[in-house]
Amino acid sequence: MTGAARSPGRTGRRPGASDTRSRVLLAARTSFGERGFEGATIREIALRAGVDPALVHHYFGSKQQLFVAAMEFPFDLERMVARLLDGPRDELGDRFVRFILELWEAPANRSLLLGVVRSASTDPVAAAMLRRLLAEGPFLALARAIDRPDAAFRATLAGSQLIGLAIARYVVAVEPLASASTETLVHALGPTVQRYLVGDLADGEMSTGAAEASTTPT
Amino acid sequence: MTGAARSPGRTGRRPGASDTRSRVLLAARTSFGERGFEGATIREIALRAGVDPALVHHYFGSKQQLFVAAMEFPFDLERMVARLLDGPRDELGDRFVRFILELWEAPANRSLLLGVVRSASTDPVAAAMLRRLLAEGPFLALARAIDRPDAAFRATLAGSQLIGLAIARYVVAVEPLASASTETLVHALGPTVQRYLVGDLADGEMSTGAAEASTTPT
DNA sequence: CACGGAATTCATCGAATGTAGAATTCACCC
DNA sequence: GGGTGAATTCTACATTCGATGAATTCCGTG
Repeated sequence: MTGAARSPGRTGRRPGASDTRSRVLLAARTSFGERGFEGATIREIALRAGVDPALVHHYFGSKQQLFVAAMEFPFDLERMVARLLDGPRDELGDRFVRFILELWEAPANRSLLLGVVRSASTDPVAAAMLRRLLAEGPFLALARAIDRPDAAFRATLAGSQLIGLAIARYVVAVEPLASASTETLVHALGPTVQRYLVGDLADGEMSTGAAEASTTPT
Repeated sequence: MTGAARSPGRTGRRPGASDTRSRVLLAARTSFGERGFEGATIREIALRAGVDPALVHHYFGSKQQLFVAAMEFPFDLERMVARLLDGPRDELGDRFVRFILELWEAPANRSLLLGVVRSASTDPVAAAMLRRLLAEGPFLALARAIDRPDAAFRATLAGSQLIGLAIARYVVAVEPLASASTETLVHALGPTVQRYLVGDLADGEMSTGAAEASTTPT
């Protein structure tokens, strides 16, 4: 509905350089972010980009391929993990939460992240993306860098809290939480993530082997 | 695809009593749980129930109304909150996590909960359901029963962690976490929920007013 | 300037979906 | 035992969606 009513109606190639491909990608991110994979339609994306729907297919082949192309992560995750590890280890939880919140607050990333999270509930491809992100992405890298047992389990614990935060705050917009400040949330969630990553997972204090085997306990 | 190939094909009322309405509700829960609101189709639900699609409309009016009817909570939430509050207060986090996990593990509830969570990402009605559950439901009741400031904020914090757990474990099925035992998760998440509900939210120890005003801090 | 290839649109197809209306069969009440 | 209303199915309609193939216009290279 924001599309600039591109062409006068005639067919054929347009004169001058073409930024169409990136405009389609941007429009796709917006639509997928608002409605999820199934809810978004190629026609709406094309309208947003000011382009014929067939062009979308010409560039990307299918809706699924467009989704994959549009949801590709533009950030350098390894670099970011390194930066997170650089600093006092007992504030790592705070830094991680702040980092995730800053990712989401940036409008450029917002629709991309929303697109993946919204679609993951129903689309298998998106679900696999999210699964990989939580089980193999920066979460695992961080948990591995700290030398404590059960890195994989710890990574998914932290992931569960941060995904929950994203859903409650950005997808469903539950109210006291949705408009809380970044720092308030860092104070609230930081200790949780800290404990998941470096703390003792058995209740309170002990460091027993309730969760060992590096894979998972029964 | 499990439908019992109900009628021989003829039209008209069937002899004997009719459990059709409840069979449709069950089928609807299954479909909504598997595919979410948009992904589920009335035809598939009808097939599952061994019934003509038009009958679904006859009983429930529209797909949205069917969704609302199928996703109605069959448990007595107030009673459950009372039972959770009954017991040592410093184990409340553990009890709450165990309670939520037991809800999800029961196959009878599974598809209903999945239906709400899966659909909340894209359908506004389902999103409102989840929002109300997190902001006004048992989470708030629990946080209110404990006499600490910021009950509403605390409720949504606990909600974010438990929704995140549900998504990671049951929707996306992230692996070390998805097959962890209930008790392992209670040990891991209990202290978090405990702190969100009754602990000090400002980092570490202090009880400062970083989050006061009972509504939300900036 | 000729020409191959890329960019762009048009028209359209086939499938799926929610929904509505009419028709038929049965249960129940007077 | 007749009649009202509920239960059930059939048929069909209007939309919407993803996808395809052909046609048109332009760029870049020789």
